[in-house]
Amino acid sequence: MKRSTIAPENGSAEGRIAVAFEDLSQRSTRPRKIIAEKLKGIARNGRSFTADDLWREVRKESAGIGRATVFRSIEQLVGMELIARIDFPDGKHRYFVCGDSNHHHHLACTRCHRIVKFEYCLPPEVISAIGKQEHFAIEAHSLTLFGLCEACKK
Amino acid sequence: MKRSTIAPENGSAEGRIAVAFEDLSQRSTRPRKIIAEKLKGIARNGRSFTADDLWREVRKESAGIGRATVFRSIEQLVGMELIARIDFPDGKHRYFVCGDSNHHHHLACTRCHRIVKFEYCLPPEVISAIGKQEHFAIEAHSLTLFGLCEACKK
DNA sequence: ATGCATGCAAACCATTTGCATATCC
DNA sequence: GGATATGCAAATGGTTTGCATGCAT
Repeated sequence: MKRSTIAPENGSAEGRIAVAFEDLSQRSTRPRKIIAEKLKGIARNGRSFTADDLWREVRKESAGIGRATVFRSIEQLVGMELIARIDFPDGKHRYFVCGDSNHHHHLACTRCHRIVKFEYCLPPEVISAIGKQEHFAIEAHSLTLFGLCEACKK
Repeated sequence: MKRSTIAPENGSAEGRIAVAFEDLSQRSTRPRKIIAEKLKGIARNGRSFTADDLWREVRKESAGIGRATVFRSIEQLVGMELIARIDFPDGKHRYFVCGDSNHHHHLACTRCHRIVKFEYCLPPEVISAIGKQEHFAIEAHSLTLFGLCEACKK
């Protein structure tokens, strides 16, 4: 397990992406570098994206990169919680680059798919109380608010 | 828009399914009756199901019923909030018959897919505060807890 | 040299759609 | 009879897989 020698830019999305890619694998390949680069760009402007969006972006840089590679990278980064998968009420889903690793949830615009984070979470006592009541060992939870962003409210 | 003349069994899932089907359409067809019947059974034992599960169940009763019909019914019932769609962390999703129409959320076992409801919800002030802070008009939210149910904890 | 990562294309799976037909009211 | 719902099969969209090859270490 390698560790970055370059100091991560104190929790910024860009720093975390770089570190994530270094940590997730022993090989720094061209496709991964391009994917990381594109994700940094996406993170910078805060948009959410589909796997296909990212594939198209990456293809602009290097036409030969396969869809599978993009899917495999997304899967790994979601596993590392660097990217969040947001399930929309219409059954579709999109991805979002989370800038930092603090626990948080998301607010999503159902029209333009803009996503923003928020720090609020259920009180831990509440979560454990619900688990206890139903005899579940709770290990994760998801909380997402949906609505219209400022621009989409018109 | 028709209304049931039979009193719904005070909010029970079975009563609601009957009423729902009457309300959602002007025609009481054989496929719909069978689907409603199967959903009542599913509701009774509280299991969650996939569209394909339901299709197979329905087929046992009448082999000629098409997949599309089942999908169309599920879609309508989800729209009426009689059935909830639960998105699991692994990207799969399943459906669950909600017995009553009170606002609620779900607790889902990631192993056996058992789903139970719970009444807790975020305080409305919290929701509106988050919306205000990000200038979103919030119109919906989803909250699901995941874990292992009593049986699956072993 | 070794083996992980990649590209490609085919396979897959769940869902949707178009349309002719069957059916309810 | 007339509109609506259905069944079928084909089309779709998104994602995964198998495998030969490439390339980083």
